[in-house]
Amino acid sequence: MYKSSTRSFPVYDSLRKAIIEQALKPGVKLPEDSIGETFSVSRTTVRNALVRLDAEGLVDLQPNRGASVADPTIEEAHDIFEMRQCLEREVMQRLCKMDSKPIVKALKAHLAEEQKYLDVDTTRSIRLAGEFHILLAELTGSKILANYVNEIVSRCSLVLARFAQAHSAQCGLEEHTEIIEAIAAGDADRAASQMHTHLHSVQDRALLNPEDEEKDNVSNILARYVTPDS
Amino acid sequence: MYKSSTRSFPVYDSLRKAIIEQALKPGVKLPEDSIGETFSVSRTTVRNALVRLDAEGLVDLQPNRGASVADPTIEEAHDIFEMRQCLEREVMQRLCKMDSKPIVKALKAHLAEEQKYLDVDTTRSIRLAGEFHILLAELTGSKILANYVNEIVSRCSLVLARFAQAHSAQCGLEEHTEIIEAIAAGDADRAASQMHTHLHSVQDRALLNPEDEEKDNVSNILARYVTPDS
DNA sequence: GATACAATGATTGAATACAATATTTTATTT
DNA sequence: AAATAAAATATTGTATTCAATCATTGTATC
Repeated sequence: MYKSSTRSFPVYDSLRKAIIEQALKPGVKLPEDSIGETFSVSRTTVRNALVRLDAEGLVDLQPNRGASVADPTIEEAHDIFEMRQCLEREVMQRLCKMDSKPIVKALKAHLAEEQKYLDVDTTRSIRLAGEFHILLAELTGSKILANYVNEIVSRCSLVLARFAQAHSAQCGLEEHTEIIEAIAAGDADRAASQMHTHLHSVQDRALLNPEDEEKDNVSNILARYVTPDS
Repeated sequence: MYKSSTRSFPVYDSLRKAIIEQALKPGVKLPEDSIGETFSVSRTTVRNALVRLDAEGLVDLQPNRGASVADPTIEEAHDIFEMRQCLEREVMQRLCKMDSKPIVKALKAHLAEEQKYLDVDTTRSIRLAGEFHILLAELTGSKILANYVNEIVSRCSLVLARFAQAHSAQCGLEEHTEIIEAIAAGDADRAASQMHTHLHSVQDRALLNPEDEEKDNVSNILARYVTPDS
């Protein structure tokens, strides 16, 4: 996966996780100095991580202005979800052409994990839900496809962080179950349509409310505290 | 596209072009020092370019062992072509849902360019053939899809460099024409199947001959000069 | 003659240092 | 007080430096 230098990997990995888990929200500045201090590495090392994250679309790197967490527009958001539909449809079609037994076994094991932490550890639960989709892609045996799915799933997290109400858009566990069943039955059409519905429900909850909300910058936050003159 | 530092862009861009045009063949080492001298920049700058190319899959970066032009295995080669089929099918489907007029106009203009340099400037001709596919993706209006197609087309060039006989695998111009016609007719199924056939013909010419040839390293070359003891 | 070990040279890993560019603050003017 | 200009500060761009690792050659030992 990430083959580059030893020291920049932890930086890359932590930033990535923080962005996906929405601890670092879209638009937040990522100064090389402070990140370097946090990880006790030099800016050179931080920069490597940032260049890579920029290439993956999670970070936005602008000349002489440094890095910030990518802040997709509503158009890009739709684009990203559409791309995800395309890639995961491909995953479904490939999986249904394969021997379903080992695939279903692996998926059920993952589902058990998901169930275990549901309502117990929210952060972990959300992460596992995302990893279900990555597992699906990996089970196709295509590293390239798995990489693309991994990337697009991450970018979807970013989109949700930007546009969705808190907790409004999680994967439904029942839907994962249904997808597994369709694969077990070897029914490519049903699997693809289940997946489509599943992703669409996530997307809808996130993007249908057309309110392209303003960011929580200082003035917007303060605006809510202005006392109306009575 | 590439937003990062001014000085590393030319390095990135030149390396990329050299790899796509097969001037730099798969497996060739890319030492930071000598590349830096070539472009009169420091290793820091070169390294940035290499990290990015690694993220795009054109370069292979291994810890403490530096960079080399990516050298896909035959399995990865098939994977890459399969992925390309998936992405370009998506392009076809999207284009056929749109207003065909401006799309067909742009495509015909490009085709004229292709025709102009056919049998005149081979390098340019090959480049234009690749750019036809990238133009198709751009015309969908989705930057994300266009980026993915751009990337996968580049990686296909790499695959061809590795496995195809010289000049054996170029895009056929007539096939491009037929694709345009299908789009003009708004026939998504036909467009997708034309594209599938087109890509398959390129792939076949490249990958069907199962000889996974050895590389021209010193020992392989010398092996041919060993005088048999008589 | 083959293998293991040691020394050398070459190449990469990563921090520091300095230059260039943005951003913010302060000062000045209207 | 508002707008502009200038200075100061902070941040990024890139080269240089030193340390760490790898590859190769040479040497010794079995």
